[in-house]
Amino acid sequence: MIADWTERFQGTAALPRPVRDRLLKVARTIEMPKGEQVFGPTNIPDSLFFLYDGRIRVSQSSDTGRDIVLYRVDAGESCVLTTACMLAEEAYNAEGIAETDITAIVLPKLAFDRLVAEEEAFRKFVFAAYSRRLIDLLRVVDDVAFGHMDVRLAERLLALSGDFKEIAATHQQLASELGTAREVISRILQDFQKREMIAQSRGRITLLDKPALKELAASA
Amino acid sequence: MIADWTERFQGTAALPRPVRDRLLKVARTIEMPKGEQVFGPTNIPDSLFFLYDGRIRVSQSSDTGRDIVLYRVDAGESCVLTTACMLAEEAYNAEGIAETDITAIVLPKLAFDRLVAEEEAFRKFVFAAYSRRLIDLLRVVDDVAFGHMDVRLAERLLALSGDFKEIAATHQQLASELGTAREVISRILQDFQKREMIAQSRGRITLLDKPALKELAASA
DNA sequence: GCATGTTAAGTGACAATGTCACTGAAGCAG
DNA sequence: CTGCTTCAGTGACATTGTCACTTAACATGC
Repeated sequence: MIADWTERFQGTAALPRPVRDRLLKVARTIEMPKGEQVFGPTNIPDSLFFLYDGRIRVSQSSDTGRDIVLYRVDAGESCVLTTACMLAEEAYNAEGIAETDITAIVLPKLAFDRLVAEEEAFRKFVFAAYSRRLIDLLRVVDDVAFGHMDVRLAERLLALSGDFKEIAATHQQLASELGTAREVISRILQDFQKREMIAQSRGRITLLDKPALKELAASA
Repeated sequence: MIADWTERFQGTAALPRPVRDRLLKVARTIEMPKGEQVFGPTNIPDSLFFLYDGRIRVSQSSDTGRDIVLYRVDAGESCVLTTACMLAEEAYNAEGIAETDITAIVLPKLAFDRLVAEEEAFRKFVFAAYSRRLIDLLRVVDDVAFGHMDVRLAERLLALSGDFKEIAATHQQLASELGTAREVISRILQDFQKREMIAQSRGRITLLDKPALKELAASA
């Protein structure tokens, strides 16, 4: 059923069949329900994660109760932050939450070391994963340090809506995406509503004018 | 003269002698004067950098003219951002500036690949470098998203002063460290001055009361 | 139905930070 | 000494963050 899982790992660098076969021999899979903490400051895994199915939200929390989403790990991607923390042995306060039910491949550290040593394709995959996250974080820094909240919110609304017009999210959840306070989101959404770009009801937002939102988001 | 350069690369994972010897065979060194751009959006190197001597400041710029320092590369460290960008082929707008005259080891990509494949110690070194930068960036995100400017400034003043009491820096330079505007720095420094924690003159700041600054910085 | 509790959202006041358009001050070069 | 140039100070205002609330929407049990 999961015999072809490595075929999913092609996002940044595809893994050829022989490498996949080797992976299958040493890996085992785990499943976690939606909402579960995959890793966190008090829950540092000693193995490496490769996400087969589902999505993980990686976020950072402040001690004043605010959150910010750093990036999301999608099916076919690796979660290098755990790797990083294993290696660096430094404190960090990011956590990964299963945003859906997830299935992950767990690779013990020793097996990981061997694969990295012996399989060029695997090595490339891992380096690409690291690189991608570094660049994701650069983007977050840029947004937080220099971006305007209305623009960032418009971007996020569009991203969350996908091809649909409706989003099921509370103001608090949106605030936690962007690392700001609920009141700030409320204010901006009211402004969007006044300008007839969205409609709101409890826990739900309808994007009435995506082009206008896109124009706003483009003025980053 | 530089035959022992690899001995410097021990910050996160030491390189044993045989690995160092191999490195020396394939690497060449370059020097750059203080102020030079080591890499940037329009200046993506096709080799890997290991800093032998000096210091590089890696910062990100906004299109509105503000800057923020992401981290510094010290002697003995690798600059993985260039690696990341080579691999990810994504746009980014970070740049590295030589903060002092620098001497760097340049490793062609092919030689890098071979070393990573064949030398476990080198691999560990590279992974540790990646991990360290990821964690550095987590810290930056945390600071920018949740930190207070007076606390961040106090931290930076202490870090920049080292064991001395004097700092040679303009308000603009400090603003560019922290990703804020000069006026904000001026305001906060005036406050510090009023509280007799510092004294100021054109382009120079004297830390009069380091304990008080440390206490402020600790309330992060 | 209705009462009640819980969570989501709105509000106003204020503090902190960012932006703008300036003014004044310090050092430098002639 | 006289102008440049860079650095720092200032006040007004916009945006964002924080606090202490109020009001509204839904859920549950009766």
